[in-house]
Amino acid sequence: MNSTLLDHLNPEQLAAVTLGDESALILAGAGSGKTRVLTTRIAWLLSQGRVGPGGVMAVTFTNKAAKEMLTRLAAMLPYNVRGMWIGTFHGLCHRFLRSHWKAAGLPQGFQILDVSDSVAAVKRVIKAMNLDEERYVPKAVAHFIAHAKERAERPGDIDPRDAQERVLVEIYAAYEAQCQREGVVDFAELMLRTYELMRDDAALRSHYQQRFRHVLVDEFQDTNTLQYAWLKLFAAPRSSQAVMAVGDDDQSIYAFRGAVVANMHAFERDYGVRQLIKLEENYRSCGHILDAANHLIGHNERRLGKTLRTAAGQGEMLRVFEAPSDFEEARWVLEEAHAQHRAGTPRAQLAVLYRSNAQSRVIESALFNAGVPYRVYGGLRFFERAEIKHALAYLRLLENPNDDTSFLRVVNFPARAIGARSVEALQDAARASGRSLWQSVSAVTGRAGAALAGFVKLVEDLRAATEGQTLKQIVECVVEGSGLAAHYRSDKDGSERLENLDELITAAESFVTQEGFGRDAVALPVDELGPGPGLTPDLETGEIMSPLAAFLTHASLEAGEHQAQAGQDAVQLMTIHAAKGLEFDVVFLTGLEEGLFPNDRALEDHDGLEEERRLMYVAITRARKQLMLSLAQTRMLHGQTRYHLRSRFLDELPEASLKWLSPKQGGFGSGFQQPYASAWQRGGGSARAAQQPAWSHAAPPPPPPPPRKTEHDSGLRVGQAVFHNKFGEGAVLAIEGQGADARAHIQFGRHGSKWLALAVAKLTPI
DNA sequence: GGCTCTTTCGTTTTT
DNA sequence: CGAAAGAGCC
Repeated sequence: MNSTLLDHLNPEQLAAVTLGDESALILAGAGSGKTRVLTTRIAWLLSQGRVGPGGVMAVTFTNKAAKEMLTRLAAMLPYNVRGMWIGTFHGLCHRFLRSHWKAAGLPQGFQILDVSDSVAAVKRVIKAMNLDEERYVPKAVAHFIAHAKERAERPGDIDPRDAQERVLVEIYAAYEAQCQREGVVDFAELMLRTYELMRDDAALRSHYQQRFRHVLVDEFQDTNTLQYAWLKLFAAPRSSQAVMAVGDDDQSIYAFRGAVVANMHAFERDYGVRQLIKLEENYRSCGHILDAANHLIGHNERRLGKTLRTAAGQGEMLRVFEAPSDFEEARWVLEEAHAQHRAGTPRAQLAVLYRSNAQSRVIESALFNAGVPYRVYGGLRFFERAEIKHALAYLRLLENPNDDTSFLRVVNFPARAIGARSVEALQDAARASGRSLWQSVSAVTGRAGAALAGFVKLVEDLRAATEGQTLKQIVECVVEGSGLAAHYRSDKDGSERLENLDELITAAESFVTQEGFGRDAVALPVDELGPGPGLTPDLETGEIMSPLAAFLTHASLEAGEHQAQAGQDAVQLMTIHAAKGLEFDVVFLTGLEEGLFPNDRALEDHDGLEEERRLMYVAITRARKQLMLSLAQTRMLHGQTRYHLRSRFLDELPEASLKWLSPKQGGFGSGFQQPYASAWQRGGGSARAAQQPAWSHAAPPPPPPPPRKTEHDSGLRVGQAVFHNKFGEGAVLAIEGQGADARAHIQFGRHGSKWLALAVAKLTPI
């Protein structure tokens, strides 16, 4: 087995896979076979008898990564891999808390709040505290709470800096109390509860530390403070446990969400890592693309250091196109995409990437008008759709009627004459008695009370009717019995929602068979070490979840596909963030403009520029064969035409790997001085560029934006590119005043925008 | 209770 | 500009 297992690994991969029982940090470059190393290592450890399947824990960030690991392992191993501790941080915490719910102080049937549930819960708290929602914006407060939890801070641990923060902490405390009362936990709470229980319960901690001999962490650069602290409890540093952390500091693009790249350095130190193994052999991209990636990321200072290399040839150079407008940028993408498709690249191997979702619009319309199939990632996911959340709320009430979030969501949906005042009366009663809404229904009298009692009866009837039924039958019964189906059937445009509800029933049906939840999905029996001191023998067999509870968990922890319009061969449109971990033959990287990318707002953060550069690095390394870079001199943004300079990142790429399809110019403004057609005719010698392709139904390009003349005669125009001795290249955003008072608003690259007095400032038109 | 008008706001978002 | 959320009206 070993001979085949270890075949075709390069020396570094082999070193990582066959490392002994010691902790290691693997610096895994993009496309370096990271997942293969992780899975092969697990298989190797097991096949060598170094550890049993119960002694391995492997943690990922995404369900997708966890699933892939399980799938690959299932093909390599004779074990039931589902019983192994392989999953996302949150998934494993959930599993842990289902086993130790009592010790964790949770009700057995606790439910998980997703982000929108959590914001809604915070909102209720703010209302109950009679606070101003303008001043304490629910979303921002929820964010504050989540961040505190990710630093392992409870309300009592926070020392408020000012009056505002003191109130935030009060809201946090009230929110905690409310969640506890309702038996719900948010995402951060899953992690924090697990962390606290492991921290405070020595017997439990020692049990798990004895159990897990090998712990593997994927995408380690994305771990936050709490996750790292959590890891240290499950795998004690400098102990007989071995942790393999795999990550790439250059691909850390979630610092804005709390990821701490410094955890990689901390890990080396804390775990006494003896050597850093670097996986630098890239199996994805051709030479020019890697040269560009290496060159660009070399501009970052805080790095562990790594240079990607390939055995493949240099391949195609990167093509750069500077379009006069976002509209024409889109048209160029369309034409190039079509050319690539005709040359044999499947559309699904063509990806159009952008920094922000708003940028997809122009590109979508170009593709749409030309009849090119495309698929946009992002937006609502399946389990986040309103109708699905409604159905899930009914299902959750069956499991846990004290879940006030679910109660409020559907108490009057479909409408059953329970208005805001009835709900308020109920909430008052619940607050007064410290009980859930469900428990307080009898406290409301009169017509409102009767209507509420009717709702309670409906849910109880549903529970009785679904008793002993299969998951599919339960979901079906709830969708019908709740009145949701009828509601959407009578709605003139409810057909799509009905389809989604049907889809939910289908998902429920296949869930039981595919996910295999039920008796055989229980964690492996207590490992060969036996139970820890003072622990019951069935410590880790956990509670057997009902299929419904398992399904609800699945819905909360895995929001489902972004968009399911699968099947058709379509061009892929997504943000760079969404593209992380993916690869395509041809990548279009659009909107390479100062302000957009690097994004102005991101630059305000600490390390903002370096994170933007890492994002650029991630984007570049998505491409296998060809990378297309583009920017627009003018762009419609927030209802206004904006003028941008080309991104500094373009200047950080090696000239030798770039092929400019439009003349490389001093600044974006100079495009206006060129005859319009020239950019097209210089399209890299491409015969196709100048003519309207027969297949394209796109409207002919509009004339270039007429430079707006201002009243004075400074010679400057809006949109003009200028040079300033101190600030460098800039673009004129606006001009005001006359004569000696004339001022110009100039957008400079790294210096931001400035108002300059024209009488004083030395500006040279470019 | 549900529709329409108005206001507001605009970076990325694994769980 | 365009989406989304809230206020106000029927």
